[in-house]
Amino acid sequence: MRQVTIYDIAKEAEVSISTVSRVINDTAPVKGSTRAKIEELIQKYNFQPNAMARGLLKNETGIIGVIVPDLTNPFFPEVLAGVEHEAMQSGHTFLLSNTIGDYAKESEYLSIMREKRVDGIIFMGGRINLKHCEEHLAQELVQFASVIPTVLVNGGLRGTDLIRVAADESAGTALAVQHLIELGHTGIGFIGGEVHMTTTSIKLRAFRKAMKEGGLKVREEWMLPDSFSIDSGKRQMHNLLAMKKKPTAVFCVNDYTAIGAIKAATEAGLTIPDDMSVVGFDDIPLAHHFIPELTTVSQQANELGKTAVNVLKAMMNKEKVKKLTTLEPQLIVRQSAGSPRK
Amino acid sequence: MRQVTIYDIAKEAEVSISTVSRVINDTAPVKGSTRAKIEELIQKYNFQPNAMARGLLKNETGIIGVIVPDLTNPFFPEVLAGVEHEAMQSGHTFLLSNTIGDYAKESEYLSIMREKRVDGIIFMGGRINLKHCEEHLAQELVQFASVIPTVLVNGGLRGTDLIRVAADESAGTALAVQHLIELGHTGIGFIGGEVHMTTTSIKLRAFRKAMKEGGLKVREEWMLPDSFSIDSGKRQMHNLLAMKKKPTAVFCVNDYTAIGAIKAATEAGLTIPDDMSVVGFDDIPLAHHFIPELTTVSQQANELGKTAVNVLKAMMNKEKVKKLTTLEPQLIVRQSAGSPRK
DNA sequence: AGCTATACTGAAATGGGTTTCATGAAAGCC
DNA sequence: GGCTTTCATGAAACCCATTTCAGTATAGCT
Repeated sequence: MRQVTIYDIAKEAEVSISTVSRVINDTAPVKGSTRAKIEELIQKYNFQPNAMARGLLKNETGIIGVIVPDLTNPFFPEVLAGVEHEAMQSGHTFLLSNTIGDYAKESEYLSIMREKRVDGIIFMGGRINLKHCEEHLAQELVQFASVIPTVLVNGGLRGTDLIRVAADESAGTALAVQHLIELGHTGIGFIGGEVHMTTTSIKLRAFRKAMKEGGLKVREEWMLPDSFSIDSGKRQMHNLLAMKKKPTAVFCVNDYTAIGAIKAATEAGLTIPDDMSVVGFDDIPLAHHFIPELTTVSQQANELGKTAVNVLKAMMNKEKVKKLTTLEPQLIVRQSAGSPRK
Repeated sequence: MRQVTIYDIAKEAEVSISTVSRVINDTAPVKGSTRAKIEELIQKYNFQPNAMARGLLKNETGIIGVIVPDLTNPFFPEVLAGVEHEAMQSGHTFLLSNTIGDYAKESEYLSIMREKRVDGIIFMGGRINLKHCEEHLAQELVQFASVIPTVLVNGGLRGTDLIRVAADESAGTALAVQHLIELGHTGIGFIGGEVHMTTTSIKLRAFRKAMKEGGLKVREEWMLPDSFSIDSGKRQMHNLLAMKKKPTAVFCVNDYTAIGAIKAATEAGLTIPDDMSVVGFDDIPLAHHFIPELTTVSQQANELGKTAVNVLKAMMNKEKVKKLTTLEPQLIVRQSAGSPRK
């Protein structure tokens, strides 16, 4: 029942636990015959040192806490793959929390991770403007970060200066809008995104700026934030198509909403991209398999994850790190955006 | 730097650590004024008991290890969501490992989880027929399961009798094939799946059986296992379409391969489902947003995850559990399968 | 032969909690 | 008022490893 301990091994090998520990960690010379005997016993009982005992003493767990808002949105598994790959290199594993954007869960998980004494935290899905919640969470995170190395991925918390790793979503948005403008669109809508999330507010602002720079007017009734789900994309495209004056193109905050928007437009009998151009964001794996293939903006999800871990590791080693590490997004031109019909 | 401990609190409150512990866990009466003072200090320093220290003594971590083969396949995040929801109820968190079907990684993660003393393991993605690998892994898992409660989700390991929770993939496959037969198809192909994975062999067998029962002949050149990716679906549909005699419908091992197959068929100028019917498996969230909407088989991913955790919890409480818990899959009829053109 | 450097090993402290046992004080009971 | 509970608390053992300190034995050197 009880797992084998270093004491059991020591007893059977007729040595002290110190010697066993030395064999395990190879921290000091041990006589060949003794070592052989101990190694044999370790093998025999399939002994694994208890990470809690070790961690207690060394004050580290080898665990990185990762908080993501929504695992069913393929963007996050991509980031996670990067995180895992990089974490593995240094023997770290990770504790995952899916918060579904629920503030209470974020808070709870933060607390659990403190209890578990994770070596570091990667926090994705920054929110903004949430009044009490934001303030409370921000305060909590700052307090937290003062004890445990923490890096925010894509989206900071206003009023804090936590370490961040982020794709330049603003530049990415500009890329997308410019592309639509170059294709000849003059009426462009904006679909999706929760307004209290950093990612949305960044894109909203960048969208307005890019429109202005392109000499186009933003029509407020075409600005349709909602959430990040496929359904929200569908819903808002539906709303858009019910208007008297419609845009010929939309920028969607992510690929999921873009898929939803395309779906709704198709159901309404429109042809993509001839009747309606749609550009997404994230370049999820599915984007180039969807019909039509999605024109979108890649923010190098995988790289984002890797970078976050590397920054975190640097922090754990008490190295100086930049406040903000930025990754450049890329426009991926495929089929869902084209020139408007004359 | 160092986090606040129970000793720090005890010292400042001028009581013993025992008393502080009693306040934290509410395990014995403590004088009101003392309790108040201690609680205040806990608040003040934001004290969190060290889970390692506690775990060491109580011999539990509150962590469930979860091993999945591929997080970027949306089926698994769905299962994971169920796992998380149920784990949360009892205050468990989980350590995640993405193995990409890599045997060495599975083995390594297993070892790490032992070291971390997870309270239980959920293992997804059983393989079969892998010669050395399988044997070694199976042996390892069995050994592992004798120490730490372990449940396999969807797919057992031959020669072992580990506890399992699984959708009846065999019945699900039959449902799909029967549906195609009822629609009037007589030539049906099989696409995707790695042959050494349990899930593939189950579906392969069930497919043959259902075909036979429907009075149809299985054409070996239309049996095209490959992998679980979108690309593999695309590739095999491509191969299929290059043949002189083609089926009018295909059964795909999962929705990803189905999407790939549809993509390839569409690119070849075929109309789905008139020229080619495709049915998938899993009913990933995207399935009813894809164009055309996917006819598929739901295996209740979320429920699968929840059930796995509940079985695991029962095992952790040393309750008797069934060797195999089965979930019934459902056929979801949408647009990608229809009657063949005359 | 005598001395030092090195190999090898064990005892004990340590990390941060939980829990049992013991004890003194206060409260309840007749 | 004396006895039994209950309340309230502290001391110490325990969980399982790592690491320091100290000590013995062997090897190497002059």
